Amino acid sequence: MARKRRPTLSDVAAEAGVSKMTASRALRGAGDVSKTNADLVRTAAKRIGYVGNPLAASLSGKRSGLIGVVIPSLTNIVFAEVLSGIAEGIEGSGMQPVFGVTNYDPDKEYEVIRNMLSWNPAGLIVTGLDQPEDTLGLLRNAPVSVVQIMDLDGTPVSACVGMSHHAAGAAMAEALLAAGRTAFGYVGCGLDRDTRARKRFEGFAAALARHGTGFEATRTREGHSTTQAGRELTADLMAAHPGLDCIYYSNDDLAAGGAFHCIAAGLEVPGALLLAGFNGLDFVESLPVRIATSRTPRREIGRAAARIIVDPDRGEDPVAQRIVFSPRIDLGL
Amino acid sequence: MARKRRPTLSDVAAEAGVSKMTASRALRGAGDVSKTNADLVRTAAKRIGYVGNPLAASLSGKRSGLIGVVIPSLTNIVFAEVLSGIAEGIEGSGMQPVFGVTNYDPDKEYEVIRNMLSWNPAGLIVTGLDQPEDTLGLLRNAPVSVVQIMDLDGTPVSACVGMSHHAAGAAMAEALLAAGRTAFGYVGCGLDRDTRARKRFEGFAAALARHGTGFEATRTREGHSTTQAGRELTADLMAAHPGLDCIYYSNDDLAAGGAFHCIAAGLEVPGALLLAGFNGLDFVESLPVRIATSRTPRREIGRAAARIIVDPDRGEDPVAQRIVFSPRIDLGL
DNA sequence: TGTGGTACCGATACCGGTATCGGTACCAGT
DNA sequence: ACTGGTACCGATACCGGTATCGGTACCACA
Repeated sequence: MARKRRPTLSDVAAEAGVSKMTASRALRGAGDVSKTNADLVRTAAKRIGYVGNPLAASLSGKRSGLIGVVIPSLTNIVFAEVLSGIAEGIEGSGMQPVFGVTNYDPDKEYEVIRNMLSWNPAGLIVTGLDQPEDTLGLLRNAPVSVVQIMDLDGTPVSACVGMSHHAAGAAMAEALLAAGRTAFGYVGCGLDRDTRARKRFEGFAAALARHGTGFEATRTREGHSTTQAGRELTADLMAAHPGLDCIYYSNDDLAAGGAFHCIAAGLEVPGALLLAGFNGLDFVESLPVRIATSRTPRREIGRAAARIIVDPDRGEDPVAQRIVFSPRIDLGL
Repeated sequence: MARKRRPTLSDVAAEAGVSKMTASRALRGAGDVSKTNADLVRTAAKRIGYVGNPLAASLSGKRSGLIGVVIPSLTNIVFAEVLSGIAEGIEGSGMQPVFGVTNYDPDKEYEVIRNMLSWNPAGLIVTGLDQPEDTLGLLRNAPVSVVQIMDLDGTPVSACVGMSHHAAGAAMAEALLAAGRTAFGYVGCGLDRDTRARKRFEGFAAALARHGTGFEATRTREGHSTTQAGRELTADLMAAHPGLDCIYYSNDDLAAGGAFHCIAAGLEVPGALLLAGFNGLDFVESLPVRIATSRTPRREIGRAAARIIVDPDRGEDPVAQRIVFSPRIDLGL
């Protein structure tokens, strides 16, 4: 059966007996429409089941209702939660999030951003501050609001919401030192790609150094973080350095893997060995042993970033906003 | 500084000394362009840094390069992985995935789908087969290819890629019975919303019934699945029914929580108590105790769904495709 | 009675592409 | 020389909205 063409603004206008322009204004709630006509248009639209065409509106209005989100990975629940927060943040604004995944690949990132820009979105939310120069150029020249998220250690292109990973690493080190730990190990994955994990590592190491100590041993691996990797690296690390009393992980997944190893190996956690992760993922709470972690407000970050783009009000002038979150440390003791 | 207007097709045409139309054809690789002009246009485009405007192309060409993806949740890693698979599947097709999250709310789902359709995307990927009638109407009348994913138990609107959850539940029950288990318990979350989990439960129960048995006890809770919930519900269940030798969970997260409880409570797993989840999430492998699970090809499902939309070739006629996956059971013994 | 506002409305010109269709050039066949 | 293809090209009309700007009514005020 022939599917009916979907009604356009002209149809609404005809139905309401006004001009296209008046219909457009009425539907958008723009000014210069009499109450009578506005009602007429609205009911007409409802009657014929009119749904606006954002494509046309975007093309005409110079700005689309699209929000581009660039994240390194979806498999990492952290970014999925950020996305979730973004979805919450734009709720009711009529905007659509579109995402691109870079797999921590700078070239892919450049492509993704370029591609997104071609849709001329209302805004772009990109992860991190450490893009290569050409990507930064793209972002700086983009005629859209750019929000960089998750990180604060660096110079943002414009707005920025996140936390200092360097500080987070340092804070965890301080807390662990204060808890009496003395022999530190480190386990990380994908440090070559994940600059934020690296910043945490550096912050942690710097704090240790300030206290006249350092990591006794580290185990790192390429590829992305899995509990399995955490388990294996921990086993390896502890076999070589049984004297460690604390391991810092690049994130909770690895730390959980560490916990699993310890349980299987009969190592007492956190008594003999304290494990510290990062992110404060939900499952940490229900682990059979307690581990330390830094809780990060992922959803809030997403929400805040989305709002910056959605809200036109705050600061018409190009004062770049900077929203700072601080992870909360939980030693789990 | 005044940002330069981004170059349009007309600019390219002017630069190449041909008409807009010829430039358009050349860039799209459509026919009717001499090799000479095609090269001219391509180099001109490169020279002035032309990037097409998909918005305009979509408006004009009647079909956008957008693919709408409707999923119930992002927090659940399973859907994040599906999304990931979709992103892989459309790789290189120049399409953009846009997503909408429904939080398992049918009304929200209706809204999200409606909203997505307004962008008239090339295709729509929606989760599940059990939409309410009005939503189905929306999908059936949509002038786009619709792919329903994750489920097979029901009547798809058109294409469909996924697995039978009823069968998956039944298969797991058979496997557990074959492994000699006799006293079954069940733990689930959000069954009111999650129809697929419910189908697994029903399939499992039906299989038990065929063998003249059934669940001795069940513990369910609203809200979404977390390891914490799994841990609590398991503790509760085992306290009341210490004689159980097998628990079926609505998914791996809950099952992991169950495992954590058992470890903490000193229950021998899987010897005394066998835990069975669903999904085959990565972390299952590294758990300190082995649990059973059904591995689902989430990424493949996403990829397959994306391909159905991306590829115009297969079946010009509206033969609805149906791609069947079967989860693979791993008892972890 | 004129004059200036204010409120509202709609014609028209885009936005940046693509579909369509009618040329023009050039060559082969007769 | 005439006809019919084939290959290629570009003018024009959209796609479905919004920005802009010039009306028209109508009222208040001088």
